[in-house]
Amino acid sequence: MISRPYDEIKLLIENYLKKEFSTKSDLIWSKPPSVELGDISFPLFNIAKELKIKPEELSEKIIAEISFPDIVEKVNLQGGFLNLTFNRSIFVTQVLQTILEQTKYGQNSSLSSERIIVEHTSSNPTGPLHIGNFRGSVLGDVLGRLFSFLGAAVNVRYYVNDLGRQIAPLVIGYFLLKEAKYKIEEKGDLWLGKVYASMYTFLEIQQLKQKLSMLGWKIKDSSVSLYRLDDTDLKTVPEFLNSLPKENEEKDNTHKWFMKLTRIQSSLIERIPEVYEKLNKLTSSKIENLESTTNQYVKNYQEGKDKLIVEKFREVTKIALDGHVETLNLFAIFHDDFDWESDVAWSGEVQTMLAELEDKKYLRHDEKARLLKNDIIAEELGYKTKYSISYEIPDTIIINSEGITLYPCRDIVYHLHKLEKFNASQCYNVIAKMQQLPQLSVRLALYGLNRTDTADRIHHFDYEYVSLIGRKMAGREFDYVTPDELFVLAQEEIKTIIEERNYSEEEQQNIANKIAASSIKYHILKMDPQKSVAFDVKKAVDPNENSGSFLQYSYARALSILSRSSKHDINVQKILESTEKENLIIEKQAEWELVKLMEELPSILIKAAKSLRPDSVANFSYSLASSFHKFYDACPVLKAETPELIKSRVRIVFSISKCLESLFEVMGIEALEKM
RNA sequence: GGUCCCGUAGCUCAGCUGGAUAGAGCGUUUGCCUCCUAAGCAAAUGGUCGGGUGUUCGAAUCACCUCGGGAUCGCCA
Repeated sequence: MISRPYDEIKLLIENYLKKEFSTKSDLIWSKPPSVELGDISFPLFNIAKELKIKPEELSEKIIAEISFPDIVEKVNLQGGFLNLTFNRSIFVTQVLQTILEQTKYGQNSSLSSERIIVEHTSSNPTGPLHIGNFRGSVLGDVLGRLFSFLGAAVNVRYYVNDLGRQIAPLVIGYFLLKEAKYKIEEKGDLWLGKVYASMYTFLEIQQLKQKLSMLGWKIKDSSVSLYRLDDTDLKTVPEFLNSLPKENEEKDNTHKWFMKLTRIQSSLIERIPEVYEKLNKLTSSKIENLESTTNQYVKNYQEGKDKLIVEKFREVTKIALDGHVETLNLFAIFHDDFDWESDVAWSGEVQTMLAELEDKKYLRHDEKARLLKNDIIAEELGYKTKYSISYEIPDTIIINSEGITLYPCRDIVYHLHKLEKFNASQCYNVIAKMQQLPQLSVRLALYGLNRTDTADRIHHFDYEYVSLIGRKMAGREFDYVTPDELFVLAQEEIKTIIEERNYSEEEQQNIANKIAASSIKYHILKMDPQKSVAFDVKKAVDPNENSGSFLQYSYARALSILSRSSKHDINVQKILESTEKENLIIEKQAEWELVKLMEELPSILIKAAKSLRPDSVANFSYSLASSFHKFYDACPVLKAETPELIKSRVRIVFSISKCLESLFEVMGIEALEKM
């Protein structure tokens, strides 16, 4: 493999410094502020300081003693910066040759010794994916693709959270409607979202009413249904709460709760009237006590012995999961394996695990509830020292006061064996930042169970949540933006542009689909995962603003040039295969900048993987595409002035198409030949 | 109150293992299709990098303090 100029030069100087002065400081390279100064720059301050000489002096030595290869045309010193100017012709010839020789430019084996699990999405099966958890899908997908591109064996997993308490009301509601032969005419997960929002509201209204009756409100006299706040309730409840003495601690909170539920109820009645009303009637007539039925369902499913209940939960979860997979596939996001939380629970290992932690005194009792002593474990077993944590880590509840195990229990057991499932060396859990503490306690529990090695290989790749401009995102109120919905909106926008071009109906549809997917994916990917973002639907979907289509457009333009070459009597194959030793020509600034950027691609990918920044791939891609568009405008290819220029530019165009193909593969974006 | 994250142009964001004059897109103003796809290009406009102190030859970048915003901190996941 031909080495890359930037690295090559850096290595040359580095080796010299090490050999001659055995320096310890890292040599770093940067780009000079303007091309007149050079193409690559080495600030020598740190190393000069280490050697206790002036940067100028060091630089003079370097210039005098290193014999630079031909690719370096000019060396000069500018106030402590050693600036090198490349011989453009040699540089370009070398870089483009490297690109042509590799099947996939930028692909390498830097991670080939790794086996990596990436877990992502793992969304609750209570509704469709929304852009919040979809952000995790995109980040996880690209992270996996990146690792894989760099030679790692990658296994992408989805943890199915089918044991949560919140699913029970959904299951109950789903079967009420099914038995009533209610017709479903939409995507399954979206439909479940409606059922879930309704049923959970009923459950909460019941709980509110129970609370009120504990405070002295006469529940039976006022309410038609236990699961509805009717006109009488809306009048009598505030009156009742007002009549309570001011000292009553519950007064304010209950009032707030009441207001919140009133709002949710009316919002649901407005948004999904049919499902809501139908379900309300069915629940009122068939379920005497939703709360206790819910608890019973949850308990039965956790035990896994009641076959009917198991079938019911699985049926509902499967519908949600299928919906999620369908959505993800639209965006070329795929999982290799699905792990069910219920399977973990039924394995019986939770009890063994708890017993061991108990035995080691890592559990704290508070009545029936049990907490994991995070801080004690972290302190005693060196976690704090290892990761330099100086504050106190709060304990986490893993069994509630009813004696029911909470999800961290399953999560701990799951992670005991997760790495084994793929014989993995590393595992990245792409999970929202708000799960920080639970994720930490999983690792701490593993420490407590004497599995520090496993724990240290598990990483929480956290990302911030997504909010909506001008809207809230609330699953409970069936108010969220789904990727499905964005996809359709984007398609429509794109079609208005394609209509002006001469494509068949079928082609139009195909192009619109692919651009819609890439635009949305790109829009989400390019944001720093650590930033909580305000998501703007209009921008995400607008092809004139969105840079996903900008990337694809640059690829289409490149291919368009190549495909039209024969009309100009230019044989691309011949140019590419030509083994003549003559060097290529660079005439304009635009082409020079483009080639230099292409050179950087491999190191950008390695850096992105190392620093876990999939978003940096997106941002680099943008720079590259932008640079190509500038080239496209400034440098005619097929109509270039001389045969030599044509030859050089054809090679550049072919190379950029290869660069983009690599980047598209890493980002999971489809390359379109025309658009 | 403790912890974590964020605060860069009117808006949405890059840049952060310290490097030279702070970078895009959108917006507003103007040009460019007889020439490889105008989903593009060129130009103008726009910034006390939240504020302060420190470390340094050099700070948007590092440390400390401070002010804003978000998340989380015992029974939902």
